[in-house]
This record gives sequence, structure tokens and C-alpha cells, in this order.
Amino acid sequence: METVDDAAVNPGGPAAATAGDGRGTAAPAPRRRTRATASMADVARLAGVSAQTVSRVSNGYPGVTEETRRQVLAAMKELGYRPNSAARALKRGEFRTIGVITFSLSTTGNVRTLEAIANSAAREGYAVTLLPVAVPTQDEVRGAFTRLEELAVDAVIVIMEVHLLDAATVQLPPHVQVVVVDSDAGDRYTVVDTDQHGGTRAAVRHLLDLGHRTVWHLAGPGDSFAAQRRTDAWRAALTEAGRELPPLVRGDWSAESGYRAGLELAVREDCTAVFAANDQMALGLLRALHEHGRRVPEDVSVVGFDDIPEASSFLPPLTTLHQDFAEVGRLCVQAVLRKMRQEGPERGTTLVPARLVLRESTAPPPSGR
Amino acid sequence: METVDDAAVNPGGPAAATAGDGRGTAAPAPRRRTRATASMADVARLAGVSAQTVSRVSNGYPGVTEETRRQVLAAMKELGYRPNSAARALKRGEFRTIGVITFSLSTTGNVRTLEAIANSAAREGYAVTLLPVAVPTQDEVRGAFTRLEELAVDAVIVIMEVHLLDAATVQLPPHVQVVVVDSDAGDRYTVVDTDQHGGTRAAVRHLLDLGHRTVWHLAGPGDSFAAQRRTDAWRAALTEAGRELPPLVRGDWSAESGYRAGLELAVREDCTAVFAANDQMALGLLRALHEHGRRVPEDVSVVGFDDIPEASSFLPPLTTLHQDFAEVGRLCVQAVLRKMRQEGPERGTTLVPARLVLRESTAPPPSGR
DNA sequence: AGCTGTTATGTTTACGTAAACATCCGGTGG
DNA sequence: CCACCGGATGTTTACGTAAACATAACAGCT
Repeated sequence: METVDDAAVNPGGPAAATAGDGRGTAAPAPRRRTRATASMADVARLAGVSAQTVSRVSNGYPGVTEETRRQVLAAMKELGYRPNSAARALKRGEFRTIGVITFSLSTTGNVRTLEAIANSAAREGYAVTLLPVAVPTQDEVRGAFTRLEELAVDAVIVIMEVHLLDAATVQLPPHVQVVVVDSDAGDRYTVVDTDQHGGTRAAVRHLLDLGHRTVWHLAGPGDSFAAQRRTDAWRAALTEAGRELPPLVRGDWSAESGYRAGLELAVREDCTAVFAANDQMALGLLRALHEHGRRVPEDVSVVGFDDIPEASSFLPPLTTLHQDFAEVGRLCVQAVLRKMRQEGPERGTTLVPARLVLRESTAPPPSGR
Repeated sequence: METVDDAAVNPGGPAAATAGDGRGTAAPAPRRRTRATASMADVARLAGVSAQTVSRVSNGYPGVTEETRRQVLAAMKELGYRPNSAARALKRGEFRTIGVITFSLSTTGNVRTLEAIANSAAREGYAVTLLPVAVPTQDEVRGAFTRLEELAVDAVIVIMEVHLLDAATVQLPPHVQVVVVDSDAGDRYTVVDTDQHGGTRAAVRHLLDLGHRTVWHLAGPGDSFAAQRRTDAWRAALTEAGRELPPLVRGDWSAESGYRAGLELAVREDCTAVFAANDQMALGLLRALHEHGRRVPEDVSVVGFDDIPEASSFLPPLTTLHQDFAEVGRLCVQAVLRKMRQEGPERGTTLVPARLVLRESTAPPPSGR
């Protein structure tokens, strides 16, 4: 068992580690440790070739005999050589790293998108660096010159409305490509997002088709563009269908806020259908309705947005709009890579459709109301 | 509006670029385009000092006149200078970056921990790179030498049981410090974790104190050490109290699995108290119990683990163990930095207590049973 | 044989930074 | 008045890599 672990942590073999470790202090000659890593020069020396040839092998370039390649690979293995990515980045002028900026990881959507981005990026040979934004006490010293924007990234994906980004006093380095999620800034940036509009329309249509006279809306916070877009689309869909526009009820994405909003809605007898801007708020709404004895879906129908994994376990299982975060993340990476290679357009919006998942939280209104 | 955005994207302002441009092209030598970013040499030239002095200012080193410093800072600003982190990393031999390895971001705990790590790291001047593990199709070419382990990180925090890490064939570079979450490998690694044992004991005690004869356990997947530890602690607490040990019911962390397990438990009349290994499974359990007409907490008491934000909006609001993920993340970063500075011990486990949050899902058993 | 083109390999150089060392300066104490 | 000190600044060098250029070896052709 421990052999496996040793191997994972120190592929170079246990011998080296032990020697340098505790016993090292006992040794008389304190030559300042074995060099941490072997360089190309070391490999070249051992293999009897030039450093450049090692470089070629390392990068899989052509023009190396199979024979030579084998020798170099053997030398690499023996020395436990691994390329120094700092030197590589310096030479190539790129880091092979994408930065992801987001305010918090507290919303499902952000997290799922981030995960998809990380996976897609890895597949393309890129790493992902997380850039937490607006740490309040950044006046830590570290020299009077603390701009944390010496980011080791080639491109940035922003998972937040760009206006928030501006407000967060984040200074993006020039010449860094940007792709944005959750924004309408398609005229200024490259934007990838879920089709909030289409999804919302599907939700509203579904409820109206069931016979509901109109649909109430439990909106997300005003500073989220996704929330704003869903609200707009809800309004448009109702208006288009010639239905009455109920007053807007607003939450902050949290289940708790959904509960508070739900307390208001629960007492309105004329409220038979609610479209919640996300599943968490729908959860809180369900609780409020339940506490007030309004049954879902018999008395009130509820539709959410996101299709979080838990949605199918709500009481009752929630009808909601499934967002394909994986696809959004994938497209973000593709777009940003394309921009880096100057292949793609500078701006424009790509939308990923949302899919309505029917579960048990919707039904026709009571007595055909 | 666009001024704001311009500023964010190109903090140097347009003037600098124009100036550097015009003069450059006016010179007879047609050097290929203006360099994307200004280097120390450029700043030094403009400020009329040596590059070394720029370096000193940039790093906040002493030995620079206030006068000179001002000049250098002005030149930096004019050129929109920002340090090249690749060069810096190469020179210093460190990246100021911590890698975080985790299987997926689908569990609340991992995500919250990651977020805390990112914030703590940022506060210490470190960036966080996400390392997705075991991308199946990594046989993409990129040379025969595709080891993705040329990681640009100084240290690694592993959010998974180390055995899984081994299985994932991740080869950590030597000389990279490691801190592990969710493991019992304190004898081989530095481990930081929530006090699963103490938390579980508190949950079981709470239920027994309410008068329940014994406590059932809805366990997490066997390959999670956190799950395993909670199960062990549950067993220990019951044994210690001299109570009967009900059969174990197992889920996979998901609400859906909690629901399935709940279907079994719901039909057992003798089951009056359940300790679920996480809140999501508790949610599914609540649904199953509800569907079978077993009221919570009147007929069955339920305790969860994690205290996800939604827990207070469950039906009924869930009594659960609050995990201080922020603290876990903070301690991880501290530990890993200490190890890098060779200040801390090589191994050992640090536990962060969990706190029982009482809500409405627990009550004495029906008819004092 | 002599030339040309191709392939394999080596040499030089530069990427931007910061440690180590060198220099310059004004001031202080003998 | 000079030797010396210490603070401010400049110069040299190396970090590890890979592009650009240089060379060598050899095959194919006239």
C-alpha cells in the first residue's frame, strides 16, 4: 500500500527522498541538496546529444532519429526530467493557462460551468487558474506595487456580468482574450450563455398551455444578467400571449429568499403558477407554499431553472429548465482558444438551448381556473 | 459605458500605446510590431535608471530613493508595465501557485473547500490552479511525451482520499508539497479535515437524548473516506451507548440515492431516527418518507451533514451538522505554505470541529418509543 | 565526380527577471 | 585630508527553454 503512495508522490523513487531528508542533516558535507529537477542540459549530457535535440524530443518535433529519440527518452526517465514550465512559458510567450474569474462558487451554475471549463481546457492542454475577485483586504503589503494582475494566464473567461467586473476594479491585462458568461455584452465581447430567453419562454408556454390564466415570476437578483434576462423573457412571453402581468417578486437566488418571497405568494389566491428563476428559490417557494397549505401542483404549479441534481428530489419533484453547463463551458474554452489563435470573431453571442424537464410540480390550475 | 470597459481591458490607456508605436515605426529598422507588453528594460529606459532598480521598485525592496521610486512608478504606469510572471517564476524557482486536485466539483464540500482555498491563497499572494484528474482520453498527441505533470505549481492540495489519487495514476512531481483533505493518511501526509467523528457523535447523541431507541444511518459511498469515517463514528457512538446497531443503508451522496434508500427505511416501523451522511441524501430521504406518509419529525427524525445553504429550506428545515469549509480551506493553505517554508511538520492531521445546527427535522420518537 | 536537396543534429541567441557583485557617492571619524 | 562606511545605483550573470540559424552527412541526379 505505501509503495503505491510513495510512487505517486515521488516518482523518482524513494531512495533520493530518504537521502535528502532526515538523514541529510547527519551528513557532514552539506552541499545544498541535490538539484530539485534535472534540466534539458542534464538530459542532453547524459544522452550525449545537444539540448536542442532534447527539446525536440520533448515537444514531439520531427527530425529526430528513432534511435536518438529512444536514447533521449531513456535519459529523461533516468533523471526524472520534467520540463520547467516557467522557462517554457517565458520562451514561448504563453502560459497554456486560462484564468477564470468569478465572484463566488456559491451558485450551481458557476460551479458547473467552471468544472466544464476545467475539463475542456485540460483536454486542450490548458490549465485553469481560479481568480477570486475583490478580496476586500488586499492592502496587504507585498511592496507598494501589489497589482495582482501579473496573472500567468493567456486568456480569461469571466463568469459574471461584465458590469460587475468593472465595478470590482479588476484590471485585465491587455492582449488577454476574454470570453464572458452571463452577460448581454455580445457587442463588445465574445459571450457564451444558456438561452435564457428560449428557456423562459418554454416554461411560460408550458404553464399557459396547462390552462393557467397567467404566470407569476420569482426573479433573481437585479445585478445578475441571467436573472434580468429571465425576467425580461417572462414579461415578453406573457405580453405576447396577451396575459396579465402580475407584480414581480424578487429573491437573491437563495432558497431562503425563495421562502420569503413564497410567503407573499402563498396568500394570493389568484397565484396558481410560478416561474422561479432558479431551483433553489423554487425550493424555498415550495416550503412556503406547503406551510400555507397550498398544494403543489394541485393548487399552485411551480417551474424552476437550472435542473440541479436535487431538483428531482424536491417535494414534489420539480419541473425545471435543464441547463447544459457542460456545453457552455466547452464552448467557452473553444471560443477563447479560437480568439487566441485569431481565428474567431471578436464579438458575438453563442447560445446553448435550455430544455424543459417535466416532473411533478406542474398541473392544470384548480377547477380550470 | 465603453470608457469603463476600455479601462478595464487596457489599463495602460491608449496614449502610451500610441506613443511607443509612432516612434518605433519611425526608426529605420522595421522591427516587427511593438512588443505586446513593456519589459523592465523599457521601464528602466524611460525612467532613466537601470533595470535592477526597476526590479527593486517592483518588488518593494529597500535601497531606493523616494524620488527614484516615484519616477520608476510613473514610467511603469505610462508604459502599462506589468511583471512577466513566467520570467519571475523562472528566476525565483517558484510559481506562487497552488494546485488543487479533485475528482469533481459535484459535491458541495469539495466546492466550498476549493473556494476557501482560492480565497486564502489569494490573500497570501498565491494563485490556485485547478487540476482535473484522469481525463480518460489523454492520449492526445503533443509528442510522445505527454506527461501533463509539468505542472506550474509549487504545492498541491488534494481534495480526495489518497487511495483514489493513486488509482487515478496522477504522478505528482517530486519536491512538491502535498496537503490532503478527506483522508486518514495523517501518518503519511499532512491532512486537514472536518472532525467527522465528533460531528457524527454529536448527531447520534442528539437523537438518543431525544429518546430514540437507536439511530439508523444512511451512509455515503464506500470509496469516500469522509463517508467511511461517519459510518465508523456512528457505529462507535451507538455501541458506546449500548444501543442496537441497525443494518447499514448506503447511498452515493446524491439526493436520488437518498430517495431510493428512503424507500426502504420508510416501510420499517421501527425506524424512528436517521442520520444521513450528507444533506442531499437527507433531502431524498425526506421525500421518500413523505411519500409513505411518515411525518418528519413526528414519526421519524432526520439529521444531515454539511449544512448546505438549502438545508434550512427543506421540508421540514433540516437539523444538520455545519461544516466549516472556509476554515478547512484556510488551514489547508496555511499548512501547505508552512510546509513549503519547511516550518511545519511533515505529517499529522488537523481537525476542524463540526457544529450541530438544530432545526425542525428532529423530535422525540412517537409515543415515547 | 560534382552538384543539389534533404534530413539529422549542433550552436547561438533571446525571452524578462533578480541575485550577486561592482561602483559611485557623500559623509564621518581619526 | 584621507581612509572608510554605508546607502543608492549600475553591471553581470544565470535561470531553462526553443526559435533561428549553422553545419554535417548522405542520397539522388547529371
